[in-house]
Amino acid sequence: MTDKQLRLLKCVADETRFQILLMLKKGERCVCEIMDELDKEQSLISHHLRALRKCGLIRRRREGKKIMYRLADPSILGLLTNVEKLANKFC
Amino acid sequence: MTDKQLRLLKCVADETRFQILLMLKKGERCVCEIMDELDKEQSLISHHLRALRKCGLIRRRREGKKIMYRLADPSILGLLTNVEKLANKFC
DNA sequence: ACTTCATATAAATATTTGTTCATATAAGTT
DNA sequence: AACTTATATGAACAAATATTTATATGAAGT
Repeated sequence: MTDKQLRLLKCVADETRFQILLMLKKGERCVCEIMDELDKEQSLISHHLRALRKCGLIRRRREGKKIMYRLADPSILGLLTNVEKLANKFC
Repeated sequence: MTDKQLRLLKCVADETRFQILLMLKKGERCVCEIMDELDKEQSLISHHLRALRKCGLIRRRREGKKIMYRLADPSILGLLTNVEKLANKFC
């Protein structure tokens, strides 16, 4: 197992970040939409977005004042699905 | 995402525990074999094994003085594989 | 029964990670 | 240009997690 893989796993293994990924699964969102839906502080969301971006899971683009985030690749959904399946099986 | 799923993810998202899972993928192992191969303290390995067991990923049985650990279910490998694939793709 | 080997556990400590708080930046508005 | 809105960042703080240390347990051998 590489360092990269570990970082990816750790990045996904956080409730807030996992929720963000699930949201982005439905489509592009700006930071304020994410904080509103998850009801968390702006700064906190921002930190988590940075973490997700750092390990390549999401991308962003500016649109006027807002910054829109999206999943870097739909294949991320496979991981999320797999995790859900496994969890239901074991826990 | 449920609490259970999160706990599962967190459990796998640790280098030592991930390595243990990869070892057990090859077959049943006793604690001393695991500590020898990973070159970590007995007590540390023991703690990690407990964590893995707690979230249902591994099982154990006694065999004389030794205690043998194994994966609870081969479908765990699917998760490990998926993680590896994703990591190589993104990071 | 005593000793040794294999493993577990609890408490103490160290390290990592998440959260908040205060401040900065950058685009759009007035 | 000053102000507001949207987001980012760094430092301080809090919480969670991993590691170590010391000790306990339980089976097997003498």
